[in-house]
Amino acid sequence: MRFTPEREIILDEVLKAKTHLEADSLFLTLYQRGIKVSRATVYRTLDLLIKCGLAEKNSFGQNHAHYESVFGTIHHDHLVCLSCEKVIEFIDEEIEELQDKICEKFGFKAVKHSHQIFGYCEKCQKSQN
Amino acid sequence: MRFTPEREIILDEVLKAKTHLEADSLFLTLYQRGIKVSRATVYRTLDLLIKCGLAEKNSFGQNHAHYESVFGTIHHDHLVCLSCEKVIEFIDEEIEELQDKICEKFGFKAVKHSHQIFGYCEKCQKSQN
DNA sequence: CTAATTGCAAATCATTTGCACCAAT
DNA sequence: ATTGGTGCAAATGATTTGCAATTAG
Repeated sequence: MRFTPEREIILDEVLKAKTHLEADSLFLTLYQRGIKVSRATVYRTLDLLIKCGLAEKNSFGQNHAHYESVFGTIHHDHLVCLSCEKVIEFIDEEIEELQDKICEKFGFKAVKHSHQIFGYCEKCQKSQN
Repeated sequence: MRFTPEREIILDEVLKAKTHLEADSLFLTLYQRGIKVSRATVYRTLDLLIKCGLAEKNSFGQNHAHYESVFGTIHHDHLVCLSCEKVIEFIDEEIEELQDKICEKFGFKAVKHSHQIFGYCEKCQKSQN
């Protein structure tokens, strides 16, 4: 496994991203900064980061995926605003435990989960009045 | 809103489907039965059913969507087997309540949610030994 | 009648892949 | 040197769309 400049750039971006990032937007950002990394490499490297356990992929029901660094974060789930697309993270230990119980009940061995609540954030609710 | 034969056929299929269905597979099934409905109409009609609140769309992180009739079912979430792709439904009132609490906490107005646990079903765990 | 609906084929959009060229070990 | 990595452009796969032909109300 080689540590190429392209991989370093993409890893950096993922690590420093405060919010979820999309593969294509990442490519575009780099492109606009004059950094030459191809779309293919962006996709390939993001996949790699996931395989290495450094990032996670979410789909949020949209047609494109979101990537997020796993580094320095605890597992969390998401509230997704249908109006401004803002993503709020939440953690709930009780829900995690209930999930374990459910899996037990079905003899299911959980690997990961994906839990999103879609709706309207405080700000968008107000501005809709 | 017209009630065309195409719409009747697709609605029927969705209502009688015991499991989740995929748009393309539905098209293929109909095609093999000699029923002439175009792919476009399948997609258009499924969208319509969702807009009418008769069906729901799930994405499960795969590259294609799953559709499911809402009729005669209670809200439920899913366990998705990564090996055989089987989908097990589950309902947990406690989790639903905890979700409401979380939304309250963030001033978030929930519209719907999507909650999946990915892993290995009992059968696949055994066959992997 | 006539506006809504369909089928077709072409268009999109996100993502993946084949392959010749290039670079890290 | 060798093998893995990159860029490009073409391929893919799911879904959407433009438009002319069709049909339900």
